[in-house]
Amino acid sequence: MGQLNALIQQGQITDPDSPRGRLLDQAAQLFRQKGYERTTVRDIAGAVGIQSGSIFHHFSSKEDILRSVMSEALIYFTEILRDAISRAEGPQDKLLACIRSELQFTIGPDTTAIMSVLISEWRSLSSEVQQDILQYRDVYEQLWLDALQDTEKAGLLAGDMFVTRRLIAGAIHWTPYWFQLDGELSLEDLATETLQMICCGKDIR
Amino acid sequence: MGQLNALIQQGQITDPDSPRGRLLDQAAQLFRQKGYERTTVRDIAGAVGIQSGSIFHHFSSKEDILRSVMSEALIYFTEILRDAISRAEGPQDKLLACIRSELQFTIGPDTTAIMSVLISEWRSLSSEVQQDILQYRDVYEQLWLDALQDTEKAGLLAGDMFVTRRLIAGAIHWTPYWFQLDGELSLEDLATETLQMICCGKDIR
Amino acid sequence: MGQLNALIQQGQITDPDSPRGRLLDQAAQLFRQKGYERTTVRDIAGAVGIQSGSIFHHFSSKEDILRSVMSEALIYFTEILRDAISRAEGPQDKLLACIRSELQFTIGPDTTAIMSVLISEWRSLSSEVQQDILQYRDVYEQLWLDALQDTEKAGLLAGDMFVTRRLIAGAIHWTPYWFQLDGELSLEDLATETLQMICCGKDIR
Amino acid sequence: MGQLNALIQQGQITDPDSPRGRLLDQAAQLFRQKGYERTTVRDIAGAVGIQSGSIFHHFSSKEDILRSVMSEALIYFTEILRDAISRAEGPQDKLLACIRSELQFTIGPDTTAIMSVLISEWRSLSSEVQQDILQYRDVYEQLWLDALQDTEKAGLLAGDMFVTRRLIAGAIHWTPYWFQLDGELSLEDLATETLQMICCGKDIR
DNA sequence: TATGAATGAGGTTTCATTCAT
DNA sequence: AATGAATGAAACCTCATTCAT
Repeated sequence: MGQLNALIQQGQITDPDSPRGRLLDQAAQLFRQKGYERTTVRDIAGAVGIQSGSIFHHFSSKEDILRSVMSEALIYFTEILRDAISRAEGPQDKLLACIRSELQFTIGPDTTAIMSVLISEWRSLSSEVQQDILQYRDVYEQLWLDALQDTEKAGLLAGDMFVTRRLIAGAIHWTPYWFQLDGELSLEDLATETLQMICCGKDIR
Repeated sequence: MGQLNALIQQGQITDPDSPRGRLLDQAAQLFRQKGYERTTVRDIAGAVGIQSGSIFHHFSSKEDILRSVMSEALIYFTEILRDAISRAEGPQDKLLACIRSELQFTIGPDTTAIMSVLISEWRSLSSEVQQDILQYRDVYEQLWLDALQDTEKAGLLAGDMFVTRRLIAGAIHWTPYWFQLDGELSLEDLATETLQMICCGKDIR
Repeated sequence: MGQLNALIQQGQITDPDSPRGRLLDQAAQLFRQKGYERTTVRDIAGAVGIQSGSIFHHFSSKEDILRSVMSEALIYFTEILRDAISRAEGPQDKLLACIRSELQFTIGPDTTAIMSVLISEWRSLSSEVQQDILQYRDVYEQLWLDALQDTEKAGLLAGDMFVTRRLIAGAIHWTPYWFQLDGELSLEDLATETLQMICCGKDIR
Repeated sequence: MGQLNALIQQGQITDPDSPRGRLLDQAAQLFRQKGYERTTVRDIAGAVGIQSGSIFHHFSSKEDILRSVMSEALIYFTEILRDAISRAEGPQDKLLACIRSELQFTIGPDTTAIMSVLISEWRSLSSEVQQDILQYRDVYEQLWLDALQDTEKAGLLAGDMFVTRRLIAGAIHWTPYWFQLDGELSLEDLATETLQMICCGKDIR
């Protein structure tokens, strides 16, 4: 993707072909599959074919790996989301773009569902690191909030937008526990169904 | 509650005043606060004032504690939910009872939010134990599904009820991450808002 | 057997029908099957249908059980051996009686092969208890030595009788590792073969 | 010895000067002195001057240490025995070489610890590991059986050679419990005495 | 950068033994 | 005599991290 390369060149995201990038990649996969606590640094090292001691040339601690996975994921997701919103037209379509994008981050194949690591392993971070990551999360959430408020202003949505965002977030974050990418329901169907649930079927498109 | 005593006398739930019951209680609290992996058996033993070795007179392993917390919680929640549904009248009120009850299990003060352990620590169970627990979960979920299908038959709800249940479940399970019991929004407000979101404001009450 | 009853009445051996006797019996079986270290007091208690704590009303420690199994076995074996020797006629037959008896103690069904516990678990005893048991062993060994020396005097055997006894002892003590009671070779065959090996086929019978 | 170096270079035996080799050495000593069950991994680690956790870089479990001690001993003993047999001439001398070698393994100064571990701690192995070790034992035993059968064909020995081997094995394995290397009887005397016992004094040399 | 042996604290679990009932 | 909950020391093992090479 174009965004990815731009972010890499800005130094905001690690090049996935570098040793550090490969470590982040494999770590994210393992964290998603087995959970952070049950993933050992040996597992991660083994997955990229190095010795466990060598990891500490790239990261200062195991938590640093998780922190990097999360912050880079958020930076990347934010960029993708911003782009998707900008390419949609009208408030409801922009909101659908938000839903669709977050579903892709969560259960889609492209980003290897790293969003679920962000959700599940939050508690594994020390509170200092949580504060650190929250900065990135705020930027991401603001994009959502803008989209929701624009839709509300257009009269297509009612209620407290903070609460609404959180109800949607919960609904989406829960999908890994039941949604099958190769099942009858497509990701796009699910996005539409989610939008309709919150917009109560109102549609000016 | 009356239901609790009945379940204790039937031997389906451990008496909270017995040594085993106190262990389950404290374990549930700790699992919720720190997570299963980061809770040591020493922590649990210390919380009830015994030595770590003594735990193994009551449970065969640490996982056995988690299994017991989960299965007893599900048995108890199922009974509470069944009672709440039976006391409500009309499909929409029964559905509201479901939402309200699950919110109470999840963020309410009475059950010390044990539902969140059920949600968060699922991956910490071996697959054999997961199968074991799923039996109890199925009973619980059937109550929800009945309530949803009755509401659908009454024309107050549309879409795939399986998907709807999961979207609601996600929304509710996510509440511990943002909802404050002592905030402006009350639990009852939240229950109503959730019901309205899925019922799109239709109301025959 | 008559000897057993006499020994019980003399208080030298525990009545096998008493609780203590049943414990010794089961302990001996378990020590033989699993070894002393891998047998827990719970195992022993469970085998006689009591709780592990109750064992300590009959024995002061786990080692005390092993000590009792060994000393009572030696007392009993000594009596059986003495009787078998006295009933045989001629030095070679008396020696054969020794071999046959020790084989029975070691791999025979009647005494549940407790001799092998005496051999295998010797190291599990503290040196004080070893000294204690050695008194009984000396009596037993003297019977063997007398039989060997009588055979030597009769010109049917040559060499150092101490060494000879030890070679035979080793050969017999090793039998549990290979001899099958229900195999082609009978215990009596094995006794004869052992006798012939040491007596070099000389036979005045 | 030349054989040892060759085996080390072939990777069949661990270099005794490597960390792993030192661990095996000390473990064998401790297993003989205290028994496998009563030897802790801390004991072994302490004996080579490392921390107990460090052991698990070299062995996957305590049982793995015992397994390695046994299999490497068998490989080494087999090579020594094969060499001793090849250097003897005539069936009786080859048999004597077998007896002498096994006595050296058992009570000789160099390897005494290891052989007795092989004998005493067999029961401490899980059955899977026993199967594993039996492969090596079979090779070793075949050398003995060949020597015995050649002696039998030469008319110097009679009886069932399987039984004979086992009677000898028992006699030899028992020697640590009584034989004193610095006593009146030399190892060579004992070997000769053992050979005469089984060959009944027949001698064509 | 990479290695891999070593660390050392801490994890779960076992088990002989005690003791109030 | 028997119970069974509790003890507490010690067992095996794990694992993030360090560091000389």
